[in-house]
Amino acid sequence: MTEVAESRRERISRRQVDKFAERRAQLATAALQTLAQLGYARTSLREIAQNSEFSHGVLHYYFSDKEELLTECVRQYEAACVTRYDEIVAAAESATELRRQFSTAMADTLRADAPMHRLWYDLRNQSLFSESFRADVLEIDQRRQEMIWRVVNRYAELGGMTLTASAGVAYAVFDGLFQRALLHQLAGRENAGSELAANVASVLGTLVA
Amino acid sequence: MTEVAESRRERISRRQVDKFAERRAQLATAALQTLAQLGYARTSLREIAQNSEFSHGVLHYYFSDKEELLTECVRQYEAACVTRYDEIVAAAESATELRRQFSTAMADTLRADAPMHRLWYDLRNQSLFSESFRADVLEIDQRRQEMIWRVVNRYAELGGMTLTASAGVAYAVFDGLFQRALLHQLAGRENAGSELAANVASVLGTLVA
DNA sequence: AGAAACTCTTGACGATCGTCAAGGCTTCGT
DNA sequence: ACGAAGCCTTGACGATCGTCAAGAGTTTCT
Repeated sequence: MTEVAESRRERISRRQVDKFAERRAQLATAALQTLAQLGYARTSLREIAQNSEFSHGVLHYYFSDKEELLTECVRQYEAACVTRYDEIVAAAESATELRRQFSTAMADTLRADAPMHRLWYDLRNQSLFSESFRADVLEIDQRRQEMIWRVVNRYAELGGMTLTASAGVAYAVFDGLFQRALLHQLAGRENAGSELAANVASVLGTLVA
Repeated sequence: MTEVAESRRERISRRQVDKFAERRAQLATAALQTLAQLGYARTSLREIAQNSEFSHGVLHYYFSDKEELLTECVRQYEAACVTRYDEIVAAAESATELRRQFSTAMADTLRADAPMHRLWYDLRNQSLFSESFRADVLEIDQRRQEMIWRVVNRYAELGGMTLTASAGVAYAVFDGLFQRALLHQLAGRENAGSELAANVASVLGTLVA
């Protein structure tokens, strides 16, 4: 076999790998929608397949088992959630503007992406019982923390203030506020979003001096 | 039937009711242990019965279905968790003492009761997907919030300071800190407890002025 | 003591789960 | 054009789930 033939075969192989990865991502997307709707405990492979355009058998063609599919879901979720506030950080020109933008963005996310966020909390909680996702969960949590830290840092910078809390504390605090608001939102309280915005703006002020 | 006979029958009936409730509580305790060990998604009725001294069929004698058993578990959990810091509040004689006691008590709870706490977060998360526990979960969350509020209030009182946050914000903030520490603790980080104590003490200071 | 009520076990049921093998159908390389 | 490889469906398997009925064992009442 010549080098030309080999490189062509590699190209083909790579194309197949890409198609393979593409379909994996497509199925993981369908799985994420099902998970966000039903939760980890009630999501079956057949239900996932029914929310896609394929039959349930195909899942075992692209994933060795259910755990591998769910791991792929977790990793796919990561990519879409850890840069949510970066544009706000880049665009804000004053501390008060950043505070307003950040708090309203969190409230908007609460209203728009509640199902996906309850899934995240569900998967993170699963990692408290099983080691399978734990590494991925910890990495996502770390990147979410860094995302929050960029906001808080920029806020202090714009206002000429110094930080009074660590990155871990800042993340945990906002995460707690969001999670509480999510429970109230899904319980039907219509002011959960606006309350969250007010609380986030208030707490952000206590993290700097 | 005479009044005497009736009152006796009532006494008997009440005794039976008590025995019935007693066994229900006993089975709910066994269920709580299993849930804390396996998590909501992986806990079956047969597994619960195996962690008790009875067979799996008895569960349907004391509970109409699985949901009623789990609801009983949630309510039983409540009674044991919403007065955890009240003695500390009653005993503390200065703000700094209360702060130290409260933060170390949270760290101790983290180390001693991690499995039960991950179960609480699991059940609370289930209520984001299903309405079945939601009312009970909201009530427990409310009572936990009041418990935290008593601590924060007493802290401000002892230090002659004014509060800068609402009860909801205070609860959400400490809950976020605890949840993050729980993840790190179960992931094997040995300093999760001491970090939590330091963070709680630090954040408590930012809630007053 | 015997009847009645309560308590618990056993074993089975239909449903649903994850998994996998067999086989069409499509796409591709030569 | 034809064989090969990749892709997907179908249908079945063993296991496990919640549920329930039948009945044995125990306690209680008269």
